[in-house]
Amino acid sequence: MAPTAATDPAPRGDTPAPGRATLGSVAARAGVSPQTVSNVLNAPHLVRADTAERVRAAVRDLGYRPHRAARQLRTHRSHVLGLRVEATPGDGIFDRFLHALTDAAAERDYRVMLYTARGDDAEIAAYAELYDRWDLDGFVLTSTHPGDRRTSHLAERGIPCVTFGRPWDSSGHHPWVDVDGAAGTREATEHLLAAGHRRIGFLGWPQGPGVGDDRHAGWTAAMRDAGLAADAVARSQNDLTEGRAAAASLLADPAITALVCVSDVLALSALTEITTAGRRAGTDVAVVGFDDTDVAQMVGLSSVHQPLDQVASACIRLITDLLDSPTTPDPPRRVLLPPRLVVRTSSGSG
Amino acid sequence: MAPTAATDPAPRGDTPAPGRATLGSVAARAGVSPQTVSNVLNAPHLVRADTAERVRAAVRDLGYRPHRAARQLRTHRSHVLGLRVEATPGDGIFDRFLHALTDAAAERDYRVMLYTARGDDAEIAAYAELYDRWDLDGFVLTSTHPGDRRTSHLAERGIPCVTFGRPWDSSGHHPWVDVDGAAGTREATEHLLAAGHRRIGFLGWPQGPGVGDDRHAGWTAAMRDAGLAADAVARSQNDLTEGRAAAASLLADPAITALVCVSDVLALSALTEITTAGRRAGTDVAVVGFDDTDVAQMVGLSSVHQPLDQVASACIRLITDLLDSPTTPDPPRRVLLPPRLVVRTSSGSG
DNA sequence: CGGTTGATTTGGATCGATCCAAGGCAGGAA
DNA sequence: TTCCTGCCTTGGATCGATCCAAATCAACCG
Repeated sequence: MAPTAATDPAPRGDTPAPGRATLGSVAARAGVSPQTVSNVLNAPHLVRADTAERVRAAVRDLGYRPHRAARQLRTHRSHVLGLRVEATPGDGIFDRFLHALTDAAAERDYRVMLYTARGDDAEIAAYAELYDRWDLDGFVLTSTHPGDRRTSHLAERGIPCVTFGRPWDSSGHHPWVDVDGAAGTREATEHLLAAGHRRIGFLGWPQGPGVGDDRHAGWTAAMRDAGLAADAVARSQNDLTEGRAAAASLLADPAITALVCVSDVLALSALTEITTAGRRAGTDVAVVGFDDTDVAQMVGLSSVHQPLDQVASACIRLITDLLDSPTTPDPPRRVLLPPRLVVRTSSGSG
Repeated sequence: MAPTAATDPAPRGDTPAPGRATLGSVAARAGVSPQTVSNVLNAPHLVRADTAERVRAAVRDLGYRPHRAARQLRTHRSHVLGLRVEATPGDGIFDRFLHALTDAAAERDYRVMLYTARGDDAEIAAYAELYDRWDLDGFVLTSTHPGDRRTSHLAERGIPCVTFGRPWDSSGHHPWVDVDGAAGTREATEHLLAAGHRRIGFLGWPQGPGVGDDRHAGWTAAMRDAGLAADAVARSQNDLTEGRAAAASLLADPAITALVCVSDVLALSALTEITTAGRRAGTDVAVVGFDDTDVAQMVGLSSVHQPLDQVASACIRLITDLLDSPTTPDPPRRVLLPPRLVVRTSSGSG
């Protein structure tokens, strides 16, 4: 019969929410104080074994789940991380990263909350709101770039963050995780060299410090190491039309039998250009892209795959270490992960 | 050293967080009670104009931002919505939806929190945790499908939700938003008919109730309305290799000069098959896809574009109406949005 | 000019958890 | 026996906001 009701058998829905168990209700059931229940969950070494067991049974029976908002109010820790979703199409790998990040966060009992912003300045303006009002514990930033003022702004305010992408200028006193783009293009180039190609072009983005130059450097290094000239370069925005023109300028040199591309989009434009010119991609001209997007998988484009699962779990590890450690005067941690080449038909495996 | 020393002038991080303004501090500054400050923000009509102005000035001066966790504790409303991120590649439109949803939510002062789950059962198991512990206000579900037990489970527990995707079985006593797939393929088909095509094939997914059949129906209807036979159908999973085979079986009939495809992936496989067969896509055979993914834009594929901004804001509108209305005994609301065809070179505009 | 009304304002309790300090209760030393 | 010292356990205050009810205040009426 009525487990708690004094006179009325019907659930009254008064002060105690009908279904939800609280510390108090668990305590009552186990015959201890709320504080003891809290200790069982957060500091078990303080509680005698048999008491703890009794409490745990009550927790199970009532299906008790600690209420985050209440804890947050007292501890000033929300266990929520902020992540910006961008409007621009981007690499086409964002959702993979998002999934991996959400998963990795959940493993450590953190959650990911989204926000949007038009540009870095708007994002910086949004930090205060998100941090103060929603009480986020920290931020995971993506797409770092030269001149990025976001991290220094967060550092000034003492807001924890980790970036996917290294700091491209000298600054950056924060933990970061990145994929070694140079190693990726180096591997791609070496793969083509091993297949017998001697004159290999590079289809890159407009020159400038950051991801583009990094990937370019890997190709250059591999060519130099092989004693070959690293001079066949064309550059384009990440756009199919402009990319085709750039690819065409490279393919004008009939000696070029392979292309390393800074992105899958440009690789795709190269493939299109090759086909249109009546040559066969993968046979006449080998092509390797970067990012291993869905498109690459679909069209059989060899591409450099970024280990996003590892990136995500490293991001979570770094920032949660930062948050959960008592006080960390350690230097910020860095993680640089090697990508891995996925060979498909566009570079001659078929 | 003693980090918490009382004599040290450095920020002590004691009980009152150094920078954060609270209702109390604003009240003190404005010379009123905390309750009055709260009223100014939540029930301005209760406060005299000059008092309200004085309070607002104090709010501005101190940069006060109400703390959500505290409000949440009292009101049992978190202003956070849950959204699942899927592991599988999906349509390639998820991040666009995600961005639009985050934006639309922010406009109404809601936020989106992510979670993952392996399959519907795992998702259902996750609801309790998310709802009780993290106190989410409700869920936005995507990819509804026949036999979807998620919504009925949520309904049983009285947890608010809205779905992007109509309920495909009889059930579904919840608000939903969807894109009219049949209207999309109908428009695509009519566009091809207007261009003079008479024998138009349909490249679809394996038969079965849901999105696939819906899109198939639009093509059928348009063909019938034009007095033409709707019998040139091939089916395939959403996979490039299998798609090419299916496309080939259609193209074996030389009378077929155009294809309506259930997805961009299949449209892309059709394009590949056409090119490989030595015919020219867009000239010899017109192709229209569905979803207007990044890939479609890149390769110049005509495609049916889903109005994701509208979908997202409708989702947010429906669920926030549900949440913010005192009590809604109204029947659940439905929104069916028309997609729009984007014509590119693959269907002869070039 | 006291009493009533309605508009403003305030006080105290409360949401559900954790902080800190104080209270029981053993067993061992004096 | 009495006191002390560790273990466990409990009380009470607190985080920052909102709920409800009560208190204040002005104006207005007979």
